Amino acid sequence: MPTAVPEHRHDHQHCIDEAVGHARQLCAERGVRLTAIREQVLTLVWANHQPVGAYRLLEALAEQSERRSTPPTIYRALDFLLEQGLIHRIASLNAFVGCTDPGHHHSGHFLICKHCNTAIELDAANIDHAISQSAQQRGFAVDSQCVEVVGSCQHCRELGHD
Amino acid sequence: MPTAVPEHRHDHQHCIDEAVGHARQLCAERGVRLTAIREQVLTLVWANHQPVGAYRLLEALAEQSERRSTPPTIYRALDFLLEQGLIHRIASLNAFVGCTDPGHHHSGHFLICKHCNTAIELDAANIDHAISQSAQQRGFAVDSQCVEVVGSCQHCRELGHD
DNA sequence: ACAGGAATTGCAATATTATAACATTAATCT
DNA sequence: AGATTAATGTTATAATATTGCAATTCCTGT
Repeated sequence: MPTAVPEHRHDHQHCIDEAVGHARQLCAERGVRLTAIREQVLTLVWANHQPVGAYRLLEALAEQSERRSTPPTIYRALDFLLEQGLIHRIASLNAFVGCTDPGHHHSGHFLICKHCNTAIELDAANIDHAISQSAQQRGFAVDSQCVEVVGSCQHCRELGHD
Repeated sequence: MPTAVPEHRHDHQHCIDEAVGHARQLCAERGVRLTAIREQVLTLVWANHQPVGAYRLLEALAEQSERRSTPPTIYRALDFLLEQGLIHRIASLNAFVGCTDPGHHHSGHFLICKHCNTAIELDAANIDHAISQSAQQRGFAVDSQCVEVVGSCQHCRELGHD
């Protein structure tokens, strides 16, 4: 499993390679197709640890491909990647970010820094548990959850952005 | 404090009246103006316990006022109500819902039924606590959080929608 | 009462995000 | 190879949200 909390300086190419490698493997296992476009979009989403919007991805794709795609192309690729659990959607930002732990199903829980926009994915069983507990008390059966926490990350706080 | 979990059959007019009364009082205390439009929008948001989109509010307002407003009118009213903590925004639905406990600051935590669309606001200290804990472990200072849980509410489950 | 200034609302245009519908191409399977 | 399904291209449009400026309303101090 990749590091959930990226060091602020790290070999990011490694993150990308690992994510793409993992995706290929999972898609192969599942008998679904990680097509060129889908892999390109996944790579672009993984360009950094900041959630990125569909139209920014569209531009980035255009720069690479010298062939202008249209929104459905991106959204379909994103839908596929979401279905396969390879990326997460950050609802409060209308943006997408790579999943650091695809392969086992989980709702995304994120800490999002308001300064550097980095999204840190949590694997927080205690949050899950707290939510299940509250839900259960009310007879509510949980399907999916979205937890998005905005604030200041450690690195930015150390730099005095707070 | 109003009931956080509305009974499926309840005197909803009471919810509305209470919300509006509470809003008036809070705005008076704070020296801010709950204008006619703002109060109207608040009332419309409180029309039921289901999150409602800005453009639906716009239509509803038009029906009442025989005078067609434009999007900025609604969005400004919503912004005001959000700032005053009188409503919450449900990011995953691009929709708004009345706050059942304005007056003390809190992030909204919601259970949203996929069948009847009812949003149940939680006052879940345990969720808050779990989030703070995870954040703290990573040196992350929390500003605001958004917790949106989708699933089936008790009432709908009892009706077999599950 | 009334002028000055601030807050609120009106209004037109436009930005941003996302989807629908249908044609075309590519991959897969007998 | 031909049939079938999956994926992509293309055009248009829907849904959500904001900008910028003008007009109006409200409040404040005199």
